[in-house]
Parts: sequence; structure tokens; C-alpha cells
Amino acid sequence: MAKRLTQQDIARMAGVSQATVSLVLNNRTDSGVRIAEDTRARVLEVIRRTGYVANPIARRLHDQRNRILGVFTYEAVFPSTRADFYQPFLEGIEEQAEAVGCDLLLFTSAKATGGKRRIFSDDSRIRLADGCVLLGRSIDRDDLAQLVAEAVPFVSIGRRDDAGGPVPHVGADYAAAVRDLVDRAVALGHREFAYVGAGTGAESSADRLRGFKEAVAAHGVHGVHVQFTGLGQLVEAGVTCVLAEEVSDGAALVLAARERGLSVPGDLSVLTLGAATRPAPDDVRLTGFHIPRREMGRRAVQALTEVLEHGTTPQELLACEFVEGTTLG
Amino acid sequence: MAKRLTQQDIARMAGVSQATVSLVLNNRTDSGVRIAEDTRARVLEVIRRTGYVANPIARRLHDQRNRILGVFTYEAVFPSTRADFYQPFLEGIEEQAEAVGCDLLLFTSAKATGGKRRIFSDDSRIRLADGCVLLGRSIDRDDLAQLVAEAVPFVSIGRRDDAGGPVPHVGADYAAAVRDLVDRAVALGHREFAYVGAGTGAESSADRLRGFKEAVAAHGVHGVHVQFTGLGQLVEAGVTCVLAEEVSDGAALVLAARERGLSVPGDLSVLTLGAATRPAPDDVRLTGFHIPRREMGRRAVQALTEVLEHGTTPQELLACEFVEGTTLG
DNA sequence: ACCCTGTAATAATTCGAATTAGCAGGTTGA
DNA sequence: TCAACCTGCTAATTCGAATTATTACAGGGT
Repeated sequence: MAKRLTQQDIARMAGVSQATVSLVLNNRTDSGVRIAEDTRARVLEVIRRTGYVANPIARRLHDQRNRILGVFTYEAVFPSTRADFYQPFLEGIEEQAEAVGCDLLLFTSAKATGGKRRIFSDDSRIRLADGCVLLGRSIDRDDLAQLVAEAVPFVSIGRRDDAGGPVPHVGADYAAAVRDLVDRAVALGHREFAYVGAGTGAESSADRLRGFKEAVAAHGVHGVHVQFTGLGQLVEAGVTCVLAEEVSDGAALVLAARERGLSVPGDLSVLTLGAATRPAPDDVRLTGFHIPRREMGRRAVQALTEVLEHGTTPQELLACEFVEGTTLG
Repeated sequence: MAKRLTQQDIARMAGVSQATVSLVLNNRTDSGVRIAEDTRARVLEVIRRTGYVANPIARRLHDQRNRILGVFTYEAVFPSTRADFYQPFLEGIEEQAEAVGCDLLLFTSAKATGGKRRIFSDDSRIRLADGCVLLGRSIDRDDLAQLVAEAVPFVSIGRRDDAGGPVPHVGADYAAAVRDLVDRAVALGHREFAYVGAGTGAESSADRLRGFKEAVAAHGVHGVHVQFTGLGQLVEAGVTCVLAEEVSDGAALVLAARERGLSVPGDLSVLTLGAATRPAPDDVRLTGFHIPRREMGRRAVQALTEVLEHGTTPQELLACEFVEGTTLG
């Protein structure tokens, strides 16, 4: 196998020392460093001819910059079953990475222990990159705590609770988005609400449920939370407006209601809270909100840039836009 | 910010040398390396207590292997408009990269000159990776020649003509796939053929046309090649079977034929040659062949592994599977 | 001849871990 | 009793690039 070129090789070809090559390469003109014009030209010519690029590993060992940003996910990002979820985020990440002139490193090598990739293993590559974007519905608490503890520069996509310290993140403001939906429903006369979904576990679920509880409390209306339920129980309880965490659950409720001869939104309104993790029928145009995934990706890379430059701990929630469907009335 | 622990620190705490820590850490028991049980235990205890993890950067520097594979494309890969084309390839690439324990580096930093990224620019980052997979319908001849000349380890997805030397690639055997289609049509009685499409430029186009010409010659039937054409000219010329390089062209011909009251495949057979680079109507089930994109991605990474390990120049064409549609009779 | 000032380049060191050669100190065998 | 041989560990070197300290040399002034 052809060995990779080193600065030493370039130096030999140009008839100078390794140090000189480094100085020319980094265009150092500051404090007491001088290189004669023709020497500089000679070195640059060799570099151009050979296509030499500094070994990022060695470079990173010495100082802290690769212009490589890592992207960690617990699963493969490309398989089409996941594509719908990851793609908008990645689109934004790629766009912004291109804008700031960084390459993206996908940690596909993270060895799966029990099906799921791990951030930290005996051979963690996370530090190969300058910093890292974390992507996934939920992120292992221990991993998160270790990232914070070891001061790895990273930004999570999606809000995260503290893990031994504040976790830098760019998330969607689910609480506000859900409150907005309830506000609209109340304005249309609804008084009996139900929230269908986990409402716990991942922060994204908890935030939605919190928004729901805050809104019903603020309006003094009635709201119940059930993990999952049949349509019958809801109707019996007099519920007129259902908020479904999962798009597919919402769609299922609409179909079930129609089968029973109930009109949507005449007899029952159904709102979705935007998390399409499972495929859903597309003949139902649910009312809900849009999660700005692409923008979240973009902002996450921007935030990571700030972390790297200023050592800050940015936390930001982006607004979700209301989506007019046909299931609220 | 707390400085990261080093082996030197661990060594100090355990009262041994840095070398001993390294030996214990890597569990080296081979050839002449021996560590007393209690010393080993003492070191391991310190490691456990401190949660020390070896710095992967330093490790890689020594190992002369980054375990990073590059993926170069002339465009962004995530935007949904490109996704249909790139995704199956990337799916295979990611799968195999994960299998061999390598990370993937997307060259998003390649500065766009006139809309298209360039492989070689002032500060080409192509050598950041151990090797590189090239992805795209057509690849700049000069770029390719330079890659070969500079002995950059790479593999192209898609067959490529020599460029100052053989170009390592994993492609689809379009010539064979097209010959197969013609064979089937001839067996069904067709004698007058037309090939619609560029048939030149990218190797993938040229290969298809070559397969077409070889097949009609072998069967002694009549075949014409036109870059693009109206349905009228084809019918006038007595053509009974059309092979369209572009899926959308094929679909358009079918629709045009139906509008004229011609039956497909009763009066005219239409075959597609698999390259869906433009969106096509999906209410026409064209007969043609399947391009094994995912498998090509997988094999490309395998081939790259061979290049890196043995310095070979693998060239491979994968078979395309016949796809039964409703437009051949 | 000597000192001084620039200028242009290099030697040497650093980063953290892996590896190799080799050194003490003890045991065995002839 | 002395070479041969283990055992258990460490000093020194390596990887590639960046940086600091230093040297070599030329030319000008006194």
C-alpha cells in the first residue's frame, strides 16, 4: 500500500525542513516568522503537485481543530425506514456544515452493543471530530452525563434535561406548540380535552404533555391524559377534542370515528402533535403543527460552532408552526 | 475546563511507568510481555476509579490508520430531491462501513465552483480519509485522472473509462441488462427497435447504447438510435419496441401512445433502462430492469477495503435484475 | 576587526499512546 | 562460580504536524 505523504516528504522534495513546510502551509506571517518568497513558492509548488494534505489526526493531536463535525445517531441514518425522520435534520446539518466549511463525520463505526450504537465504548471515536451533533428521539442518560462530564463539545438536537449539568441543545418548543393548539380549540368552544400518548420518557413527550396541562389549567377546562385508549372511552367521557402525540394514533382515531358514523371535526376534533415516527395513512389531513426539523439541524451546527469558539452552553427552542388541516372544528 | 487524564497520570497514580499502563490497558500477554498480577490489578483499579479512556487521536496517530472512509459527491446528498438517487447507494455504503468498523466522512466542505463541488481545490481535503468512494452520474475526467495519477485510494460507484490508467469501480452491467431486454423483445417477435436517449457522455449512457447495438446486431434485427423524438416519427418508421434511457421519457411515450389510441404493449412496447434521474409518473408500470444501488454501495466499500489493504485496482459490474412491467408484449 | 541588526531557516520539543530494546535482580544448571 | 535464563518492568523511540528557541549568514556602521 502506498504510504501517505508527510511534511517530511514534502520538505525533502523542496529541499527545506519540515518546520518550513509547516510554516508555509499555515501561511504564518506573524511574530518573527519570515519565509523568503521564492522558498515559499517552491514549497507551495511541491504541495500543489503532490496534492498533499496535512494528516488530520496528527494535526488534531497537537491543536484542537479538524474542521470536522461529527454526527452521532444510535441507528443507521440512511435506511429508508428511518429516512423520513432523520433526513430533514441532516439536510439542515449538511447545509450549515457546508456554509461554515466543515466536513461531516458520520459515526457509523460505533459498535452496536445489543442492537444500539453506543457513544462511549472502549474505542470511542467521538473525539476525532472538533465537536459533535447528537441526533435521536431519546439519548442515553449516562452517555449524556459522560459527555458533559468529559467536556466533549456537542449539541443535542432536541431539548434535554440536565445531566450532571446543563445540556447544550437546539429543540422544538413543543410545550408552546401544544398550548397554541389547545388555545385554538378552546376558542372554538371545546371544553373537554384528552391527551393520548406516552407523555413521559423522552423530553419531547414530556414537553408536549406539560404544554397540554398548562393550557387546560390556564383556561380552566377539563383535560385527561391516557397512554392509549379506544375511541369509545373518549366519546363516553364526553371528550370533544383529542390531542394525539403520534400522527398514526391520531389518524387511527379519525378513521375509527368515521367508521362509527361520527363526523370529524363535527362530533370530534383530532389534533396531532407532530411526531411521525411510524408511517401514517396520508388520506387524513390532520390539524397540528410543523416541527422545523431542517432549521433545527441548521441551528444545531451554528450552536456547535459557538460551543467550539466560546465554550458556551447554548440552549434554544424553535417555534413550531400551526398546520391547518381538516380535523379541528 | 478540566484537562483530560493521560496515561502518564494513571501511571503516576499507580506508581508505574506509562508503558506499563499501556500494556495493561491493551491486555498484552503475547511475546515476552509480562505484568505481575498485583501490578496489573493496581493499574486496573486506578483506571476503574478514574474512568480513564485512551485518547483515540493519539492511538490513531500511532496506528497509521484513521478508520475513516470518505464519500465524495458533487452535490449535497440529503436534500429530498436528490435523496431518491443517492439514498440507496448510501444505505449500502453505511451498512458496509459499519461492518468494517469505519466512520464515514462526507466532504461537505468542498467549495462549490459554479454550483458544483470540486474534488481538487486549493486545500483539498480528500486525503483526510484513508480512502474514498466517489458517487455521481458522471465524474469530471480531469479529477479522475488526477486521482489515478496521485494514487489516491478510491473506488468509483459506476463504471468509468480509463483515465490515465484503469479506474477502480463497482458498476452496474448496463450493457448486459439492455441486451437481455432486447433478447426478450426479439423472442416476442419484435424486429424494429429504437433507442431513445443520449447514449453518450456518461459511461452509464454509453454502456446502455452499446448493449443495444450489440444485441440488435447479434439478432440481425433493425435498430435506430435517436437522442429524442416524437412518437409520430417512431410509429412512421415502423418501430414496435422502444427502449428509453430515461424513465420519464419512457413514461411520456406510453402516455402519448395512449392518447393517440395506440395500445401499449399491443401496438407498441416501451422499455425503460432504469435511470430515474427525473421524476416520472407512477401510474405507468414500465418494464425494464432494477439497478442494484444498495448492493453497489456495499461492494464499493468492500472494494475500497481491498484497495487499502492490497493496493489492487478492483473493477466489478453487478447484474441488473429484469423487472416485469406491463409495457412489453 | 568587531559589534549590531535583520533576515531566513532549522533543531528541538510537544501532544498521547504503542512498541521495542533492554536493564535489574533473581534462579537454575553444569 | 559463572554463564545462561527468567521475570517484571521501564527508558527511549515512534507516529505527523505545530511551535518555540536558536543558529547561520549577510551587510552596514564604527
